[in-house]
Amino acid sequence: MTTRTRFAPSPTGFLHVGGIRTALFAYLVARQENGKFVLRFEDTDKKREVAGSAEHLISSLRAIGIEYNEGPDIGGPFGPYVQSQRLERYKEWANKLIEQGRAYADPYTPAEIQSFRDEAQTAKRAFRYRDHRPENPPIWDGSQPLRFKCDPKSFTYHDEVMGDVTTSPEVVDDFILIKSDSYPTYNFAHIVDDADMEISHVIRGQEFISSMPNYLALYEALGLRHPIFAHMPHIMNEQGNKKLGKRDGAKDVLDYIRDGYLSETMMSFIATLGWNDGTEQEVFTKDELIEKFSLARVQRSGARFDEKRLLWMNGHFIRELSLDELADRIEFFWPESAKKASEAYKKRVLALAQDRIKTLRDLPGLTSYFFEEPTVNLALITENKQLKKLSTNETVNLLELVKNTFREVTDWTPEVLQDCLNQLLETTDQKPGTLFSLIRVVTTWAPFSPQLNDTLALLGKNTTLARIDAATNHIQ
RNA sequence: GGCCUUAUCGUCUAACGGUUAGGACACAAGGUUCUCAUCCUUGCAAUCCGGGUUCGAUUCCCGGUAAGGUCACCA
Repeated sequence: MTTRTRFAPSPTGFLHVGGIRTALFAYLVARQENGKFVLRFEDTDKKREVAGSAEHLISSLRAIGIEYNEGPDIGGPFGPYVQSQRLERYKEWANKLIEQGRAYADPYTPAEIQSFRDEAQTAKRAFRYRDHRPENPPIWDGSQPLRFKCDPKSFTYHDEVMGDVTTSPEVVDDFILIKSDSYPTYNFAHIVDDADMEISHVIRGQEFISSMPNYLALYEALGLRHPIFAHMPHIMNEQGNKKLGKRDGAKDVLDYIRDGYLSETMMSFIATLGWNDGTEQEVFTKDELIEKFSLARVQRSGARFDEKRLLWMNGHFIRELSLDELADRIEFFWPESAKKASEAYKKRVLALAQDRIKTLRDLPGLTSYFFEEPTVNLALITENKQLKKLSTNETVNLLELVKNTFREVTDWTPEVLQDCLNQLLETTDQKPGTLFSLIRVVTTWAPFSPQLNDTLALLGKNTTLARIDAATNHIQ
């Protein structure tokens, strides 16, 4: 049997890291076994649907590097891949159940059901519809919900993550198959679709595990062999006290991309949240994940989303990139003032920044003085623990000396400049902490910068001399 | 409240029943002729509690406790 996994979100908003992880694991299983990964939209709740979210979901998957083989926008042999376009199919299966006496119309009003529910709650029991199963339900005309007539029994199944599970008969209930608006519920539709689409592995969040007895009962009534199951633990919020959710500020995965996180980072980080390969390897490429991932090694406990670790990992992947590759990825993150700079110059700047940025978005803050005149900030001198020891005269004299020495340099390269700087240390009899700091500050007016000789070399002789001049005037 | 699940450094996690309980992030200290970052070294830091089983338990069993999920005409 070919491996076919799916990701089946409802288009009700954006995708957060919890959702994308489920998608990723399903994708990895499919890729690993040369199977197919399919995307399906479960849009059976029209009230909750959010305009534009289908497209948003698709771009989120793409942004992380999860490609699907079949889906709403690209079609495939089992389409359509949108549940609202498959209504006939659910009706067919529903009728089959009615014929078998395994489905019936729900005659109660919502208020009546609510009172049953309240009753159960006050009695501190779990609510169960079948305790109120009507004896002579009306003929289903589509205006009432259609319920599954369950046969309460114990089930045993294997879950790739949870292991062998046995459930008790009490938790099987008469759940709704088709709502009164004629749309199917998730509980019904996903089973029909998975069968129709020949899905081999159902990989989803742990919140569905308590519904498993109902699903198993339905598979049985429908005469279907059930797929392989794998229920993923939840990703918890930063406090670790709740499953990550949109309401408590879970971030859109696309926001991480916008904030300058690489797709490699997101994929590796999300995969290792609740999974590891048993070795001490900390980061994984996509190919490594496809090769090494296994559902059996997925943790059963929830994991917290640690942004600090994410940030570290992003820095790691940024450093792994070749300069050309990084240049491509960072194209839209340059400061405004870099627009008129040449590609070659930008690449040299980038080479100096590569070790220093943690997200692509850090770039402007670290490099702006390579493209525009920095704003003089004398506090960088008066609050520097070496520089504040110098008198104004000493500072000015030092700068004059530096300027005169630099003026003589004909070959303005990092190597020559390093020699020149070393020479200046001797002629001025200053410590590097004083001399280099001073030059660095007056040429960049930034709290930190790359190595001095590299910085000056890139700034160029004219700019360097001009900035020293301007600084001298300011200080005097 | 019923049912299900989980529990190792602050965080992510490793450890056929036998290890000085390992790695990584974070944090701290030091090194790399200035700063920042990278890189390197070092340090700090954990088996939820109580009972069993066993020569021996982080590991198996039971009971607590705590946390999460679920009990929708949402998925």
